[in-house]
This record gives sequence, C-alpha cells and structure tokens, in this order.
Amino acid sequence: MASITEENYLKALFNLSNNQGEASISDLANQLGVSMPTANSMVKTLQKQGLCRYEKYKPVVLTEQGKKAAALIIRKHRLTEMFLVNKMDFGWEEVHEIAEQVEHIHAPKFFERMDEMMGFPTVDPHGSPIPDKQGRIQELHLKSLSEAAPGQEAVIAALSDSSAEFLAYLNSRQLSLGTELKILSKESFDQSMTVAYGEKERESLSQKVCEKLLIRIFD
Amino acid sequence: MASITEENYLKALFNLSNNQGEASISDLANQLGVSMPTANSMVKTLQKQGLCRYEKYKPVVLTEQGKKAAALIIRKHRLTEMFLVNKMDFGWEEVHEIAEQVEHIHAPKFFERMDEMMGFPTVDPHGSPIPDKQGRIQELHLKSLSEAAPGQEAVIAALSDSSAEFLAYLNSRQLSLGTELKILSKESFDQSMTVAYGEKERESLSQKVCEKLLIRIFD
DNA sequence: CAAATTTGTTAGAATAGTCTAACAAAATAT
DNA sequence: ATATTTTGTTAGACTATTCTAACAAATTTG
Ligand SMILES: [Mn+2]
Ligand SMILES: [Mn+2]
Ligand SMILES: [Mn+2]
Ligand SMILES: [Mn+2]
Repeated sequence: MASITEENYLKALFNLSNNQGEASISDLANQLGVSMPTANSMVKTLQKQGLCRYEKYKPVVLTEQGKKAAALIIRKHRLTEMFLVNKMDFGWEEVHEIAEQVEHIHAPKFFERMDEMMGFPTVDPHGSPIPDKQGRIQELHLKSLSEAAPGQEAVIAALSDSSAEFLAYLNSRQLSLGTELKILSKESFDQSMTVAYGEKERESLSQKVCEKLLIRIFD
Repeated sequence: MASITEENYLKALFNLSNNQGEASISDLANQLGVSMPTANSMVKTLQKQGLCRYEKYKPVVLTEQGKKAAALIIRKHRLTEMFLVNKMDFGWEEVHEIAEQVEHIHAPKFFERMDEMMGFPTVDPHGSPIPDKQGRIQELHLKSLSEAAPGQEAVIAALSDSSAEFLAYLNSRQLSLGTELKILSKESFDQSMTVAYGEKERESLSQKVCEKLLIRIFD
C-alpha cells in the first residue's frame, strides 16, 4: 500500500504528464513544494515499486500500474469533491483542500456509497472527469472560450484552473458550470472577449479568464 | 498540530484513563500494538508538548490540554460514525474502521456540516456520547443489564464493547439500540438471563453479553 | 562555440516513528 | 524475605521523509 506521501507524488506525476506531456524532477519538486533532491529520491523509491520508470537526467514516466494507481486516487478526490458539493452543501471553492485529505482514506465502500448516493456522476464540481473503478478516464474534448468566435453560443463545461482564487472570481461574476454564454465580440488588441449571460448584457472577460473557461459550443 | 500517530496515542491514553482509571505504559503499548519502548518514547514526546505528565515507573496522566485534544478527536470519530450510519446507510458494525481514519482529517467545517445535517446528535451509533465542540463529555450513567432484576423492563441505550464481533452477535439476535427488554429470569448458576423482546418470547443471554449491554430501566 | 544558467545528482545529516536486546525496578508469589 | 514474574527503561539500530551543500550535466544565450 502506497503511503500518503507516495500517493501525492503519484498524483503530481500523473497531472504533470497530462498537462505538460512529461514530468521533470524540477516540476515535480515545485508542484509538491519539496527540494529537487527530495523529489529525485522519491522517484527512485517509486521506481523500485514498479510505479514509474526513470533514467538519470530524463523525464519521469509513470508505468501502467502507476497510472492506474494515480487515477484511482484522483477518483476518490473527485468523488469526494462532488459529494461535498452535492450532498453536504459546500461551495466549489471549498472542497479541494478537504478532498486532498479524504482521497487517502482506504475504505472502498465509503467511496462506492458516495458514488451511489450521487447517481454515479462522471465529472467533479469543476467539470473534470471522474475516473472509473478501473482507473480509466473518459476524455472530454473541450475547447477554451478563447477559441470561440463572435456570434457563437456556448456553455461552460469545465475549468482548466480550479484554484480558489479563480473560483472566487467566477463566483463574483455569477459564472458557473452550465452558464450559457453568447459571444458578442473579441478585442484583437488584448484578446479579451465581450459576452452576455444570465442577467448580464455585456461583460468583458480577459484573455487569462477566457483561456481557463472550457466550453461546449452549441450547434 | 499533532501527527496522526500522536492523535492515536492521545485517544488511547484518554480511553485507558476512562476505563481503568489510569494508563500504564504496557496497557498503552498493548492498545496500540507497539512495543513498550515505543510507547515509552512517545509518552516523552507528548510530555514535551504539554499533552501529558509522566514520571518514570508511574502511570501516564493526560493534562487538561491533552484531554481536550483527545476529546476533540473522539468527537470527530463519533460524528463520523453517526454520519455513516444515518446519512450513508452503513451498518453500526462497519463504521469504526472508517472513522478511525476520518477522525484525523483537519477540516472543522466538514465535521460541523455533518453535525448540522444530523441535527446535532449527542451519541454515536453504539450509544457512546459525542463530546461537544469544547471537548466536554456528557456522562451517561447507565447500568449494565447484569445489574437488572427479573420483572424489570429496560431499553438498550449503549454498549460497553463495540467490537465488530459483538455487533455481529447482536445483529444475529435482532438486538439493537432502542430494543426494549423484559427480564424474565436470571440463572444464579451462571448469571445468564432470560429476556423477551420484539418477536422473541424467551431468549437466553450469557453473563458476558449481559455485562456489555448498557440499559436504561423503565420506571 | 564558450559562458552562463538551469536542471539534476550525490553525499551527508536531521526528525519521526518504529524495532530488539539487555538491563533495572516494581509487583507478586512462594 | 526471597525468588519469580511483570513492567519499564536504556541503548542502539532501521526505514521513511525531508533538508542543505557541493558538484555535474544539460540547456540556453551571446
Ligand atoms: Mn481538487
Ligand atoms: Mn492528498
Ligand atoms: Mn468507534
Ligand atoms: Mn485513528
């Protein structure tokens, strides 16, 4: 059984590989807030357990076993976040820190019961997919709002940044998953976009924000 | 912040003191499944943090600070057990192991929300009192069934043993908290008691069982 | 390309939590 | 009141996780 520390390294490696294609020691160290020698030595430990492959000075690669282990931890994390929001009335900006702890609980039935109670959700409160019990992840092929064109209509389906700060920004603008946007115009100078949604007739969203909103465009 | 290990030692010390009046190093080691030198050295560590007092060859005593810390962990444990039973449909025999892990989560709001959702319960699924937010415990002055006399009627209010084995035994006899018992007779040879409850006209309960059933006698 | 910077590695040390072996004190039994 | 048993302590060692300092490799820059 992997320790909590090892589980957090696995998750970090998994996320770095998905977001950047590969995981360097320095990225890993940064992500986890440890020194490079610490990350280096933990990578060796994970390799001994067959969870990753690694050669000096090369990027770290998770094995299939490592990927599955990581995905199953992420499954527990995302089920927990969804449970906290749907069944315990937490805000989407409050749940990550709690899930970061709950994901390490060893109690399969606890998470299965959450899953059942929620009717087997496929995404978490930030729109990220929940891996299945085999650790398989259904890829959502979403575009970012930046890629949409004036005149199009779209619905917010997920976020590429789920930091508390970004979520607080979205809360302050009444933006949430499911919000339907009409794209009015795009400023070519700074790539900011003007959109309409809900009660808002004209809201301007910076490029930074548009890139982080993942949408499904209406046909 | 006490580590998970330290928290488990605090709880063990608290329970030993309550059940036996004092906590020896060997009891503590036994309770936690560690060697005596290990318990001995952890006691020194806790003392350095002001959580217990201890002199060589004397029993260990929790300080007020230590008692409060222990009670607050027990609060999280018992709220969790009650939540699992009341809101997540677990059996009373399944929840202890999960609560043993969840009790170490640092997220005050998580436990407050559980508490609210359940309407601020005062006892856990095994009838043990839930300490309040200040770490105060309301003492229930219950008798064991062994102390009751033939002719009396009583209700099962708590258990002095909540092991999975005892709970399974109770399940198999349809005995649970709230079950109303009529005491028909007591065998002076082996202290076993014959009782009636629910559909059962005559059930015999051994002394071992009677001692572990804590009851409230009807006036 | 050579210099400078960034990234990665090794070595050595620290802390937390655990163990076993050996010994010492206290409690119990003869 | 001894002898025996139980309980408790010390010493020394081990693993896991982390750090800093020093150095080495790889990459980027001018
Ligand atoms: Mn999260
Ligand atoms: Mn975590
Ligand atoms: Mn319990
Ligand atoms: Mn515990």
